[in-house]
Amino acid sequence: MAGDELDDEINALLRAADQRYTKGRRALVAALREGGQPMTLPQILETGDGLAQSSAYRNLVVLEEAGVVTRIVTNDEFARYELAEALTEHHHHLICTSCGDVTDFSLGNRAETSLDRALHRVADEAGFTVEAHRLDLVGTCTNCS
Amino acid sequence: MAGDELDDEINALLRAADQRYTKGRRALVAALREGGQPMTLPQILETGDGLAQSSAYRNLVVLEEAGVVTRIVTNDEFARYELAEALTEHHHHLICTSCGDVTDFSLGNRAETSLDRALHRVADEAGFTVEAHRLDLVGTCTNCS
DNA sequence: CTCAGTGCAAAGGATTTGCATGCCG
DNA sequence: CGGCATGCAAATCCTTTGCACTGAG
Repeated sequence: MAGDELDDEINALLRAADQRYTKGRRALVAALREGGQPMTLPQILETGDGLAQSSAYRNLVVLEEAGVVTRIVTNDEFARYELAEALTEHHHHLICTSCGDVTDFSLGNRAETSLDRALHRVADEAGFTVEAHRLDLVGTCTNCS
Repeated sequence: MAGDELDDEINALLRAADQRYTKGRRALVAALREGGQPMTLPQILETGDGLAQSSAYRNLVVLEEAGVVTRIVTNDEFARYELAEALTEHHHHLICTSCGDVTDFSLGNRAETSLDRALHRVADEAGFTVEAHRLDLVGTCTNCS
């Protein structure tokens, strides 16, 4: 998605949640966008976005509620944030147990589709209403092995 | 797995980690076993296992390091614990965004196998060493919908 | 006896919140 | 002007840790 389209889309999401697209929020989005992978709060602050820690946390909550960012919790000490799938593409995560790093990957279309079918079948049986599925690979990344 | 076999297996895992299978640890395992689903620490303590909170946490760390239990973190306030897959069966989680409850489910054998193949293909490409995969469905459970 | 396991109380640390101020609309 | 966003500092709360004690082998 191009930068402008992205901003428009985010603007729309925020408006729908009765929130503004402020400078601080733009800075957060920019950081996440440039990071290219799920980032912890310290990592975000390091980008020199100029926000106070508490403001960053507060804005991330707003952005998350508006559906702009997704919060990812692993066993690592910090939670990680990334742009929501609505703004990027459906993908999954490689979680390194050694360094804690999280990177994205996607399954082929075929595999993804058949997985989806299988999941919905199971969910229906359980009477569970599916909002999303989450698939992670846990292991050791290239740098750490 | 029958109770006795389970205990033997756990004993072996703990010995391998230079740990004993104490009364407190047995109580934790019993609670998790009877719970039948991933439990938070308060839920575990409520079973009246008689352990102090700190001892429960400490023992859960030991049990996790020995490969007896798995710690699951969701967006919920508490982490959850369940018996490790080595002692149960490979399975996945239904995570309710409303009440925070986590329950187990398994994919059919066919779907699981083909997923595994697809995942290893991707991991190989990325030079990632896979230890485990984690697949969760996020949504609303029967009670909450 | 020895030493791991325990309970209690206190510390840690990521995240949240209260409050006064500043800025956008 | 009015009200939301911000920064700072203090509070929260799950989880971990220090310490003295107890019990199993």
